[in-house]
Amino acid sequence: MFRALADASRRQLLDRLYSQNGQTLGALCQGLAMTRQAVAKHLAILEEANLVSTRREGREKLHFLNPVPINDIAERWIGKFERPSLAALAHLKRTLEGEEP
Amino acid sequence: MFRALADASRRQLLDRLYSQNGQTLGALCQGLAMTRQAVAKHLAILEEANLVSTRREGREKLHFLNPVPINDIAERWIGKFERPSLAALAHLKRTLEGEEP
DNA sequence: TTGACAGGCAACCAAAAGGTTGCATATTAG
DNA sequence: CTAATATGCAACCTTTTGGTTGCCTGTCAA
Repeated sequence: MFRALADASRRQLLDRLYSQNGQTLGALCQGLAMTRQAVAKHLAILEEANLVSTRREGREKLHFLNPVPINDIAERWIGKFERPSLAALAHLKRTLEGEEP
Repeated sequence: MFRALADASRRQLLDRLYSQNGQTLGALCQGLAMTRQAVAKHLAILEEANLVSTRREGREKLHFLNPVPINDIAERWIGKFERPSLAALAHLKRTLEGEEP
């Protein structure tokens, strides 16, 4: 999932889906400097990471953003590192400046 | 920064620094199935992503976890996608099941 | 039914990522 | 001073990744 978020093109696709959910592959390709196939690959990766869900509608495939995994990340990572953030920051500052000079 | 978090070895290093901050390169290598140089590369990437700060102490280099960028991610991404999460989930469910069957 | 339109599949390619080996450099303990 | 320790630097290798081209399949409209 971090891997899926690691690429700028994929984050851009998520942004697009955020601004308008349920777009087709073709629609998501508009204005991108990439072939349709490249976009399809990215969407496949996002789908595999469970960040995007799809639904077939006739000959089109609609793509929907799935915010749940990002929420999970929030729980597991942000909570972990964010909580001691302020205290850690102060400590880090002192440490970098040299605690025992 | 997403790229830095994308690799499991690097997340493991962050975990190690979380459990004990200010470790040396050598200490961080202990028990890892990787050469020292590989670990050093990972740490360099983490440092470049501003996730880890370092301080030279004689011939050792101490590594400190920096929670600030993760906090930023929380602000920019989680906030964005988490907020509509519950509503979106309900909507997504309906959508996937077919809104107009 | 015959195109045009939306998407899927597969082979191929260049570049980046993860990792290794080998050697150099700086510090500190004896 | 010398040897062991802790890290840095660089070349090299292999796999993964992001992307392309080319062709095939399914679906809708005229």
